[in-house]
Amino acid sequence: MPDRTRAPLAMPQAAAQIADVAATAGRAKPTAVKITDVAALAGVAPMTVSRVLNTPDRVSGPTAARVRAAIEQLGYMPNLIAGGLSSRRSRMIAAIVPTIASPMFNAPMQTFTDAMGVAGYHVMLALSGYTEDSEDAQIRAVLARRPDGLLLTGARRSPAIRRLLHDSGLPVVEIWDTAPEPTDILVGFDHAEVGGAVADFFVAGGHTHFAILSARDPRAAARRQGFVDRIAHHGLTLSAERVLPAPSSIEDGRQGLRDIAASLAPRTALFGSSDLVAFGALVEAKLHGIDVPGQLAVCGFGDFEISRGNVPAFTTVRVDGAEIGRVAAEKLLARIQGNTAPERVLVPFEIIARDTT
Amino acid sequence: MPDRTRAPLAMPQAAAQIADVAATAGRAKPTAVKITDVAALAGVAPMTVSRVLNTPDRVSGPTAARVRAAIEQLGYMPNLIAGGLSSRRSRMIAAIVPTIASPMFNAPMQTFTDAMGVAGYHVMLALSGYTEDSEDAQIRAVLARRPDGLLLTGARRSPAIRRLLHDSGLPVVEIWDTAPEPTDILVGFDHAEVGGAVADFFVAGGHTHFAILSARDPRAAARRQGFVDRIAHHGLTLSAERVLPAPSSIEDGRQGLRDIAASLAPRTALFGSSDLVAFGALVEAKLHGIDVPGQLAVCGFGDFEISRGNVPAFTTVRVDGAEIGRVAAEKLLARIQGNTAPERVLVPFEIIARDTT
DNA sequence: CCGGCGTATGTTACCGATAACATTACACGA
DNA sequence: TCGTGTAATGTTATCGGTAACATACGCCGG
Repeated sequence: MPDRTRAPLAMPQAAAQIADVAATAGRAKPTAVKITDVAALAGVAPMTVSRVLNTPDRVSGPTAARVRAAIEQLGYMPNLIAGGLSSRRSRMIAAIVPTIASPMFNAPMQTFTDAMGVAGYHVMLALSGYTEDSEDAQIRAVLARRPDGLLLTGARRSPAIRRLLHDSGLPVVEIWDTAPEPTDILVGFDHAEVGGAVADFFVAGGHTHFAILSARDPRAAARRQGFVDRIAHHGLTLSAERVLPAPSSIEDGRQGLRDIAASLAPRTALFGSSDLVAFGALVEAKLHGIDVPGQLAVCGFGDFEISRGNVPAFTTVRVDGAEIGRVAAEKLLARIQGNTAPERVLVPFEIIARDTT
Repeated sequence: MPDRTRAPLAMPQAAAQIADVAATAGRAKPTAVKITDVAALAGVAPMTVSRVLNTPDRVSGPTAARVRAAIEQLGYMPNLIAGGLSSRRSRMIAAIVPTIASPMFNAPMQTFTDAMGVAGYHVMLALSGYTEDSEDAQIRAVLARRPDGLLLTGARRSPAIRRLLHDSGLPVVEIWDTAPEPTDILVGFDHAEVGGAVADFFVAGGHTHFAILSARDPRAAARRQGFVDRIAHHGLTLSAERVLPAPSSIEDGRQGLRDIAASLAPRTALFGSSDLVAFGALVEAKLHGIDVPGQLAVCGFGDFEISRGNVPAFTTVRVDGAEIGRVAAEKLLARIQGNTAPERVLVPFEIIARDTT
């Protein structure tokens, strides 16, 4: 192995600069203004330019002004990839959600992205669908980008992934669900409790017959289980049930109600796993001449726009998805910047009684 | 603080390696396995590891196997930030949309993100709201991350931004609108034509009185203008109109109908700027005892789930947002990878006549 | 008038990968 | 036998910033 160690230092300063200019001219894009160009124009060292951009209070007024003028004149735009490599902070968050084509997840994503943007972070979006394997793969893939933090949906992770996340020491916030031992930060609520609360609500309304239309996804399943358990606790049982695909649609709700319509008791309380499902059930109930809420009481989940915009406005469970996104951003930022401990924030949910119960 | 005063270049090779190991242990995260670690374990040069990952066909079978085993054993995960800096390809796309809290934009975003993911690209999401200034700022901010491509919504850009984008040579795809001179690639449709087509559709149905509820956003405004112009072309005029906030909601549609209900002609054709608005109008019409479609014909825009899930299912303009996202991804990838020319893809729209016209 | 200290700025050595070029090993035809 | 082309692998020099350390300078009290 030849000893070339000293080669770079052997080059005279001027020659190095010429080589540098040639390389820039020959290969890079024309508009590739870099920090050295700004520094040269302003008559300062590159580090000073970096300071003007990142820690302005460590630079004197006049110098900062000259640098800013140079930045302006050249249209300089810092390269965050280079900065990220050097500083080991990418100023980027990866978010993995099942889908954004549902108010369930696009509300928190919207506020999360906004709040992160204000703090100077960008959000990288990955969609996992509803399979755990896909989520695992997405997590591994985004980690290669060295995000400063991670937003995940739900709180059920495979042990391998939990270990990976734990070892990496990356701040993680899990939203929209809860678990006894979250990976790191958690901002969510207990879906089984939601189901239980809806059951109590129905029972308090004098109901004795229950039905449920529930999507085939882990959180909807938890709500269903909570509902069924609480009914059992009251000494009652489910009289009709249908499992729907995830994510489920209005049409799924309609189909679900059609399927169970024949077997409906004279007075039944129906819990839908989302407001879309509940709306579908309401639409179909009307077609079947089923009186709501006389013969059929309906409660949805999510407090989507449609639940209060529809006539009849329907009862639903309100969870403030936007708030979850905001809080998730806030807690994650705190964890990234300071050294706060893992935290488990339970956001409230609330049954909004409207005209269908 | 460790003593780092001795210049690494003065050190003998072995000593330098020891120092390097020490530095890694002392400063970086425990799991910071890098390409040199893998190379050392596999007994090859780092470049060979890089080839195994990026151009496997340039590495012999046995060597590749050894490298893969080392990667597996160490749990190596390449650092795409470093790779991006070196190769000047970030394998990342920035997407700027007004909001994802609407099927209008989350449908294309979903398919775009999926398609990009398959091709090994991640999507960075930025939300611009409905103001041009905000979009400009977002564009400048994301460019600092050196994305390999850009997805923008709409086709109206300030001259400064157009110049910036053009000079940067970055592949750009604009979706969901059209313009005579798009920035680069465009995948969209003509909103004025949509408005015109809806007007023609109504006129063909024998309508002579028209109303419109339209959101205060550039594309909704274009649809409105197309509608109004075509009506005028038929020698007719708008008899009622309401401008709604953007993005507009079911409640906005209800409020809009309430506002114009009094001034409605015996038989009026109403164009809503989205299906949410149209749905709101339908809900309110029923409350007012207005017969649909007898007294009031309604056409929405977007073919959201609710337009066919509702009873009555309502007439709307179908635009395949998912398809726009897919095509945008495909064209953008082609432009990034090959040298295809700018392209302007107009996707079809279609009036879906249902039970409200 | 000098030592010491804080502020503003400069210098150096990386961050972790890859492009471009260099080298080695071998097969094969003249 | 030997040049020569090709496949496989190694070496070097960055990519464009920033952390950490070094230095220059002015100001203060003793």
